[in-house]
Amino acid sequence: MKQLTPRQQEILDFLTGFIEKNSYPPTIRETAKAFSISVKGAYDHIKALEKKGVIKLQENRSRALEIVSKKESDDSVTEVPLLGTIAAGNPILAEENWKGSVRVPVEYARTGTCFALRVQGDSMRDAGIRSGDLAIIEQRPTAENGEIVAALIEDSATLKRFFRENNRIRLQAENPDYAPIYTQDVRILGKLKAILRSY
Amino acid sequence: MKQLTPRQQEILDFLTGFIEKNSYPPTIRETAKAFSISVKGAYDHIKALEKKGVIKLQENRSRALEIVSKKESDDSVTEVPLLGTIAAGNPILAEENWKGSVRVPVEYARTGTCFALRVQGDSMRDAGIRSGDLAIIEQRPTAENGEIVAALIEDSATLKRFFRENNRIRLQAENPDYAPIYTQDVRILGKLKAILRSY
DNA sequence: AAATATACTTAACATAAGGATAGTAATCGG
DNA sequence: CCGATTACTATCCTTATGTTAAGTATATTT
Repeated sequence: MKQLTPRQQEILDFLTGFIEKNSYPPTIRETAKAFSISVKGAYDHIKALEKKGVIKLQENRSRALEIVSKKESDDSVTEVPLLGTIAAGNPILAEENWKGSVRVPVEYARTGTCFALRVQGDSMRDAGIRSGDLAIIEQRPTAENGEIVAALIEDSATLKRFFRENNRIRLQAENPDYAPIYTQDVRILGKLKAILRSY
Repeated sequence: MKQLTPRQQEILDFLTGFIEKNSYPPTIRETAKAFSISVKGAYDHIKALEKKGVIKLQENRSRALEIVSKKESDDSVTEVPLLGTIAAGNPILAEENWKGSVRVPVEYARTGTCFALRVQGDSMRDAGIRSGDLAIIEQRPTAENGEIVAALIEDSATLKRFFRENNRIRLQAENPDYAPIYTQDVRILGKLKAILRSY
C-alpha cells in the first residue's frame, strides 16, 4: 500500500469520521462540501484512495464505499452465520441462504460447525422456544431420540423434536396444536445448542 | 420499542446482513430486489422499522440508514456478574451475592448496569422462560407495566411480570399454577433484557 | 524535457434512488 | 362494522449522485 499524501490522509480521516458518526459513508458531494472543493476534486481524491488500496468502491452506486482495514477478532465470541430460507439442493451454508451474522459467546456455539436461525411460529412453545428467538444449531446429519433438531421442511428450516421409529422418523412439535410429522426422508440440519432471546 | 412482525424482522435481518457484508447499508431498491417486491413495498417496511424505532433514516439521502441497536454495540463482549442468593440489605452487586461471571455479547447486555441470574422454577413457563435459563437483567429501580422484572422476594431474585395497580404492585407469574403476588413494598432489581439457554 | 501525479476548476449527463399518489387485499382490535 | 395496520403493486416525479469532459497549475519522477 503506497504512501498517502497529506491531503489524501485528510480525506480518509473525513471518510472514517463520517462513517463513525453516521454508520454509513458520505457521498462524493458531501465530501466535496466538507472540504469546500468541487465535486470532481473530491471524486479524484476518492479515486486516488481507491487506487492506493485504502478504500474500495463499487461503480455507480451511491455511498458504496468501504474502508479496507483490519478485522478485529476476539476469541471469547464467535460469529456464526444467520440463515434465512434454505434452498433445498444447496449446502446450507451457501451464500444464498446467508442473512447476516450474529455474535455468540463461545460457550454457546463452536465456530465453523454452528449456524443461527430466527425462530418463526410457536410450534415449540411448550419447550420454551418462542417466535423471534435466535436458535443456535450445531450441524449434524442426524440426531438422538428426543433431541431438538433443525430439519428442512419445504425449503425452510424448522425446529422439532426428533424421534427415530421403526421405519420412519417422527418430527414432533412441542405444542398440542401441531400434529407430528412422519417421514422416511428428511434432511436434518443439526441439533439445537442454544436459544438466545432479547427483550 | 414495539414488537416487529416476522416480515419486518426479515427485512431488518437483511439490512443487518447487508451492512455486515458491505459495510454500508442497502438502498431501498436493493432491499426491494432482495425480496422481489416493489420499491414502495420495501419503502413501507423500512418506514415501519423507522417508526418502531429500530432504525434511523435521513430524508432524501441514499443509503442514509442506521440501525439503532447497533449504535454502541461494537466492542464485542462484556462480562456480567452472575448473582446467586441476594442478601436483603446489601446492594445487589455486593461481593457476597456473586456466584461467578458470564460472558455475554454486548447486543444482550450493557456493562456495568447488567447482571445475570440463573432461572429456578417454572413460574415464567408460559413466557418461554425455563428453569436453568440464564436471565440477563438491566438494573432499574422500577419498571413499566407488563415488563418482566427481577424482584427481590424473600432474599432471592425472582422473575415476574410487573404491574403497578392503584395502591399496590402486582407481580404476576406466567403460569396458571402460581398466584399473583400483591405487595406495597418490593425491591425491583431490574428488567429482563435477554434469555440465554444452552442445551 | 517529457511524462506522471497532485490538486483543483466549471459544466454537463445519465441514471440511481428517494418519495408521492393511488389503489388492492388481508388481518386485527375495539 | 370500522378504522388501523400490514403487505404489497404500479406509475410518476424530482433530486441526488456517480461519472465524464475539458481544462489549469504546480510539483515530482524518469
